[in-house]
Amino acid sequence: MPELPEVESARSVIERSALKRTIVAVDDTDSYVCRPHPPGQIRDALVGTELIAAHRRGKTMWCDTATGPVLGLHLGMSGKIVIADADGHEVDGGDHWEYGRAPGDYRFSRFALTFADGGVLRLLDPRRLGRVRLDPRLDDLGPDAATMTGAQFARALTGRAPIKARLLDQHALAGVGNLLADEILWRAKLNPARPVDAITDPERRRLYRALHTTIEEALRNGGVHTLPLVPERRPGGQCPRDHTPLVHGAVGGRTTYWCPKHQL
DNA sequence: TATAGTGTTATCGG
DNA sequence: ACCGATAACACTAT
Repeated sequence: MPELPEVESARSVIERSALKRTIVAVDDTDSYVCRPHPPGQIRDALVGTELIAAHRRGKTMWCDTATGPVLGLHLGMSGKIVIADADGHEVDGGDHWEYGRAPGDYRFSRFALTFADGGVLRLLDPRRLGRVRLDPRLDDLGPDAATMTGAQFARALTGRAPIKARLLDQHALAGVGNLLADEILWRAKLNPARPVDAITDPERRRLYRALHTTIEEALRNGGVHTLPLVPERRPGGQCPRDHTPLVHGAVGGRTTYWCPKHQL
C-alpha cells in the first residue's frame, strides 16, 4: 500500500495529531517489527518524553523527541498509522486501507504510543514488514523523489540497470515504489526494461517531469490508487491513453505493466 | 489449497 | 568493490 504519497499523508497525520503529547506508555512487544530492539528498549526510551517533529525522506519517516532518541518509522508493504482519541474514536484519517479493515480493528497493531490524555497512536501492519527503530540510519537513502533536482536525477541515472529497477532503488532516489514506477514510465512513454545508459537527455528530462507531476497528482488526489494507470495493472487492463491491452512481466524483480504501443 | 503481493535486505554471481 | 538478480521475510486476500 504505502508509497511516497501515502507515507507523506501518514507523516502529516503524525504532525497534526501526535506532536507535543506526553507519552505515558509504549507497546513495543512485537519483536519482529521493532527489531533489533529487545522488548522494552523503545518503551524505556520514549516514556516521559514527547514527539516534537515528524519528518520524511522517501518512504522513511522519523520523529524527533523532546528529550529522547529519534523514533524511526517505516510502513513496509501494509503499514498504516492510526490515531485514536481517549474515547476510542479515530481521528485525522489519511489514506485508505487495502485489507478490508474497519475502524476499531486493531488486530494488526504492531506498535503503539499512549499519550497522557488517553489518545493512542498505532502502527497497524498485517504483514509486519514495517519497522520501528531508534535513531535510524538515513545515510543510505537517496534524495527524496518528490523534491530532487534535475541534476540529482541525472546523477541517479548511471549504469546499465533497467530504468524501472533504478527508479525503485532507494539508494539512488527515495520514495518510488512499484506502482509509482509503472505510472511514471507510462507517462514518460518509456519501456520499463530500457537500460539506464540507453536513455537520451530529452527522455531523461521527460522522465524527470513525469516523476514530479505523478507524485504531485498522487499527493493532491489521495494516493497512488488515484492515478490512471494503476487500476489497469491487472490481467485484461488497458492503456488509459488508447485502450491498447497492457502487457506485463517482471522487471527488476517486480510485477510490471506497460503499454506496448507507447512505451518504447 | 495455491499463489501473488504497493518494501527492504542479505546473499550470490558476474 | 560495484552492479544487478534473486530469495527470504510474514501474513492476508483472492
